[in-house]
Amino acid sequence: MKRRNTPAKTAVLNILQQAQSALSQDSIEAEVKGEMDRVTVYRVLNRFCEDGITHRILADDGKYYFALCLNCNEENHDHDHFHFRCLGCQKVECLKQQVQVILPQGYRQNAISSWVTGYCKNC
Amino acid sequence: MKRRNTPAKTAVLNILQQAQSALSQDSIEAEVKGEMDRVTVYRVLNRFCEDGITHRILADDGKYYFALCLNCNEENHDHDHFHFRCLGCQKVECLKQQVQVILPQGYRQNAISSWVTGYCKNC
DNA sequence: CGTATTATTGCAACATAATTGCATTAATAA
DNA sequence: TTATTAATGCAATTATGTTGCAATAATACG
Repeated sequence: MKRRNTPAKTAVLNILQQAQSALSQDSIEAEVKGEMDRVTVYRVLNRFCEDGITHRILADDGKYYFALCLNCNEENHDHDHFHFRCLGCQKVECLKQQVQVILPQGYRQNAISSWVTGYCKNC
Repeated sequence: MKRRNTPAKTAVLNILQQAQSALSQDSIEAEVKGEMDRVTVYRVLNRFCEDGITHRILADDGKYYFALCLNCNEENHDHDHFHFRCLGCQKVECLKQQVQVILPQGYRQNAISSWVTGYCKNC
């Protein structure tokens, strides 16, 4: 299943590149209003994830946010840092700080999802 | 708006007390099948939250989980610990470890939501 | 360039989690 | 015992995301 370059794909990729932060489907949809269907945005984003171009993270508001992969290698997406979601400007960003958790005996760790909500320095 | 004691309220409270872990609406609903409506479960749980009887935490599976408040005081719910969700038995539990995060300059912290998924010692 | 292949799209429908409106029921106070 | 109104059941709605399918269009190839 070879990928094809389409206006929809290009438009969404541009938005992600200019954002420099994680975006939800609905905020992307707002920017491409009229250009493409709601479902297409979801499908383009999910394909980016399959291709290792983006992360997909479920935020503490119950929505998925998508961000370009920067420090990820092909198979290992780097998620073990804190995420910050601003209640003012709605921006989501990755914090430098790694999450460090020690599980009880016999527990095995699969994934980590750590969110801090509040107000960023501009809000 | 004074609260009333109803069979629904009592049943849900009993389930939460026996569980000693956080439960999702659907798992509670499964236990009271036929006794009450789906919506009633939601409403009973939300009222518990309003009254400071339970926490409501959005897990990294996108669903809300409810747990009795233990170390919370009236106004300050204690949420700043890690939560563990077992992919085997679906149980959600609060870990002892507190989440410690240092935000960048000028950022204000409002809430924390930290999840670890994996397998517990029984799974 | 013209044509064939099939990835991509749009639209409608569906899935799931949770909430809301409203008439009815029932817990509490008098 | 009755009045008040919180709580309930049911249907409908909202919100987020996915799936089926026919139509469209990006790419490869002669």
